[in-house]
Amino acid sequence: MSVRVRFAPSPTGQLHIGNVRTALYSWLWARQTGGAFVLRIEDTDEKRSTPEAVATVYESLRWLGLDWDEGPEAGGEHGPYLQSERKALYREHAEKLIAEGAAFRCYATREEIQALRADYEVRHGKGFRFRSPWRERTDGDPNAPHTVRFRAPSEGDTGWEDLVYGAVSYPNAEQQDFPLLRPNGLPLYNFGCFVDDLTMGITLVSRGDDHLVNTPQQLLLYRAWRAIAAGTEPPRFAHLPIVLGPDGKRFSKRHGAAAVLEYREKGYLPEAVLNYLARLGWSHGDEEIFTRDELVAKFAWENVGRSPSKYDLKKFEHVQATHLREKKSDAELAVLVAPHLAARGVEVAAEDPRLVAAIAPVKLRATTLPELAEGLDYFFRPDADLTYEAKGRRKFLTEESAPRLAHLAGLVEAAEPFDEPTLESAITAWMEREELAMKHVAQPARVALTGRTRSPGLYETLVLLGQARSVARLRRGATLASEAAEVSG
RNA sequence: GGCCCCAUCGUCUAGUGGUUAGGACAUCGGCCUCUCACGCCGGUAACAGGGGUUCGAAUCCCCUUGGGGUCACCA
Repeated sequence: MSVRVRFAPSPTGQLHIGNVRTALYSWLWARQTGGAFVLRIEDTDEKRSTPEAVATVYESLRWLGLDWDEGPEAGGEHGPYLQSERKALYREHAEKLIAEGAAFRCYATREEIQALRADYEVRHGKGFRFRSPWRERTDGDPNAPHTVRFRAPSEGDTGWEDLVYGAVSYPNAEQQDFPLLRPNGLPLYNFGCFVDDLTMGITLVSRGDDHLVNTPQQLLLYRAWRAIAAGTEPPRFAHLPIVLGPDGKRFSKRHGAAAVLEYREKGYLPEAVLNYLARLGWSHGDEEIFTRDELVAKFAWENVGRSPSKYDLKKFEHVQATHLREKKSDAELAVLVAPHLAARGVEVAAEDPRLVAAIAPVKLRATTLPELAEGLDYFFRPDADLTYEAKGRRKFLTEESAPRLAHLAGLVEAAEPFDEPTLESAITAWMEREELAMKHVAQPARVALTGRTRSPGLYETLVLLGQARSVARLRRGATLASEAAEVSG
C-alpha cells in the first residue's frame, strides 16, 4: 500500500516552528516514498479557529516549499479537507457506531459532568474519568440535544508499535466514556481525527508526542470500526518529542521567533529553516548541512530521537549562514536579496552582473538576507548618497591620510587594465617607496570607498566599485580628510 | 497526584556489550590578515546516581533522581 501521510494543523494562530517539524518529517517521508502528503485543517474549535490563521498555514507551508498533494486549494478525491465542511461524515460514522453498540447517546449536561468532576476532585484530586449513566440506556430521544460518546472499556490495555517510541501501551482503566460528537454536531479531536484518517486512507500518522495519550482512543475507534468494515486496520503512528525553548520549557511565543513567517521576515532561507528543524531530533551520522533534496533522500524514522530537544538560536544561525554561503548560487542570492536592497532605497536589478559579482565576498560576512543587503549597499548607492560611519571617519579620514588618499586616487585612475593584480602591484610599489604600511593605506581607503570600517579587501572593493567611482570616492575622501585637518588644526 | 514518555559535553547529536566515547554549535587559545568575516590548527567540556546481568557495560534489567507530556464536551 502506498504511503499516505497528513499534516493536520488547527488554525488558531501562526504556524509554529514545532508544528513545522512534524509537517516536515511527514512531507519528507511522503516525498521519499513517492507517497501522498495530505493537508487537512482541523478547524472544529469554532471559538479559536480563524480564516486568517488558515491562510497563514498555506503561506507558511508554501514559503517552506512543503507542497501538499491533496488538501485545500489542491483538491483531491477525499475532500473536503476542512473539518468544518465534513460534518455529515462525522454524523454518519457516529450513527454507525451507535447502531453497532460501540457508542451511545448521552444526555448528561455539561453542568452535571462538571459537578461530578468537581466532587471527585475534592475527594481524590486530579484524575476524574466520566462513566456516563447513559452508556447502557437506549431510551433517549435522538432528536433531543445530546453528545455521542464512546462506550469505553475498562479492562486490559491498548497499545501500538510507535515508529519513534517503539512499544507504547496505556491501561484501558484510564479511559472514560470520551465524547465523539458535540450536541452541535462538530466532532471532538479524537473522533474527527479517526474519521478523517480512516476516510482519507492515511497510512501513517505523525504528530507531536503530546498526542501520545490520544492514540489509544483512536485505536479503540478503529477496533470498533471492524464490526462495521471487516479488515479495518489502523494507521501506523510516529510521535515526535516536542521542541523545548532554551530554558527547557515547551517552546512558545514567549521564547521569541516561534512563528515560521518570522523567519521569512528576518531574511532566513527556507532551506535553512528546514535543515535546522530536521536536525533537531533527527540525525544522519555526523552530517549537519542538508539541502532539501538531501533531507528527502536521507530521512529515516529510525534515526528520530525520543528525547525532547532544545531550540538553539546560535546553531540555527550557523546553519542559516552556511546555507547562504555554500548552498545558493550568487545568481540565486541576487534574486533573493534584491527586495532587501530595494527596502533600503537601493535600486539594482537582480540580473545586474555587478550585483552578482559583489555577492561572493559579501556573503562571507552575512548571516541573513538583510545583512547581505547591508553589506552590498554601498556598491550600488550613488556616490553622493554615501554616508560615513562617524567613528571610521574620525579615525581614518585624518590630516595624515588626506595626501595618501589623493595619491591613491591617482594610482587607481592610472591602473590599466583595471584589475586586482595591476592595482596591487601599483599600490604596493608606491607603499614600499613611501615606506607605508598596508593598514595606513587600506583603512582610510576603506572608509573613503565604503563609508565603513568593515568590508571586503581593498583590491576586491576597488574592482567591484569600478574605476570611475573608486577614483571619485577616494578624491571625496581626501577632501573630507583635509577638511577634518582644518577643523582640528 | 494517576497514567505515559525520556535521560551521552552548556546545546544538537554519533554510539546498539570490548572506542583514547566521535562530530557540530557555542566557548577559549593560535594561524591567516588591509578591517570584518570566511577558512585552518588546537584546547576545555558528557555517559545523572545506585544496584544487578556479564569475562567485559554509555549500550541489557531494576530502583532512585531529574525532565517532559497528559488528565478540557481544546486540538
